[in-house]
Amino acid sequence: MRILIADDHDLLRDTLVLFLEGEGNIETSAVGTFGEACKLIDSEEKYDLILLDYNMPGMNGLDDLKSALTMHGGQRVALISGEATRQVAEDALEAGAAGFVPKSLPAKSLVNAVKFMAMGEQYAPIDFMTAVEEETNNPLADKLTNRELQVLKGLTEGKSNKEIARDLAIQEPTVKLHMKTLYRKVGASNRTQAALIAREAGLF
Amino acid sequence: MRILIADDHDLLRDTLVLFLEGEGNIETSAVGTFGEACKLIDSEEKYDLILLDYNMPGMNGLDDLKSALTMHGGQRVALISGEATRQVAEDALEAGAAGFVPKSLPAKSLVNAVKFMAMGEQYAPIDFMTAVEEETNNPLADKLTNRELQVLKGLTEGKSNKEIARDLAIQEPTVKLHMKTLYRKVGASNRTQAALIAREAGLF
DNA sequence: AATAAACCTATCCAAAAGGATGGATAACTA
DNA sequence: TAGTTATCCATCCTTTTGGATAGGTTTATT
Repeated sequence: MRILIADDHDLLRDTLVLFLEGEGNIETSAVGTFGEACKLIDSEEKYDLILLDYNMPGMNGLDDLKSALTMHGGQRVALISGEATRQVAEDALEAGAAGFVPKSLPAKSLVNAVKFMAMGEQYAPIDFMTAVEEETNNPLADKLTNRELQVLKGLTEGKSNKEIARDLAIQEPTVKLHMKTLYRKVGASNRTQAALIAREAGLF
Repeated sequence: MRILIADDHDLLRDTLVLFLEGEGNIETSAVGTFGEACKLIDSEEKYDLILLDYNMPGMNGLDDLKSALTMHGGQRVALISGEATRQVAEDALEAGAAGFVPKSLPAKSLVNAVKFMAMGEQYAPIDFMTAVEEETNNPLADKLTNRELQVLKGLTEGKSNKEIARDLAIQEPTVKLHMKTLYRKVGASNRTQAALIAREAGLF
């Protein structure tokens, strides 16, 4: 089983090589830049797995991943990264990557994952992938006052101004005033748009 | 490495046992009901992995999975299933399962996944987990006529009746008529509710 | 040929929404 | 203290919605 590791982080590279070689039956090559990786891919026979660091000299995001995937007759390529977001991971898998491995994994798991991928399977850490997108403290919510948020909430529940006024124990004209100002703030020109924008932004 | 397989499907059980034993260094036990599995778990020492069929005699959904997880000092348990939905898979992983394996996997991948999990890792098939919830051919969409759908689409874009009429090259009163009937059909009492319901249903 | 349905249009009305102004209070800040 | 901001209320007006009622055409089905 032949594995190519491309990562500029010496420590990670060395420990991976050490662990994998120790398993027996695994042959590893390691380089520190994307360019070197390309050279090896082109000159050597097909690897069982190529591990690319997402943040390394000469590595240019997902484009280079995609080019590596088609290199020299098609390769199995996985991303490894310390900081990449879930979106990057999803895009990589979507693009046909063999997997995505965060560097935060315990060494043992990392090695297991690499072996798993080298056997032809696709890997991604469950918890990483199913993690709910962090509550981005919507920029929208910040622009609105408390009262406007309450009014907007009523709106996203399909209520009329009259109902909202009753629920908040204020007069209807006041609700209309809040509506007008919050339309401006969120960039809507009517209540339906405002409701959709609020939902879109993940509010309520 | 000791693995317990609980599945009422003889074919699957036998092939899994055959493949895994063939790997060497793996000891497998196989039973056909949840009850038998429990007996073995209680009487034998801890398994490296227990594979439970989600649909088997005596197996009662996720509850039994959870009880198996705590049995005899805590066990590593994975679900295997032919029909389970993604929701079930997510719930299982959430509950602490070692993984989820659909029976649709190729035999080789299935064996790889089982070994991977037995090594202490968590597994779930990427494509299964990230698959967009199937376009449920919304019951909503079926109830509406073409024109009503077009009107509803305009609505979910925040347009006014006048704009929708212009876009569809019909008169405004006609749009209002469609609105009224589609409100009834989707169970809305005003346009904002209708728009939110449509979005909620995944239309457009 | 008769029926049903999906479509379209028109008119009328009441309610709701959208917007503009003017004014008021409390709380916080420069 | 003066200014700002968030909150509230009222009045007036126009436009938009929601709804009812009464037609019409076309197309597919029975």
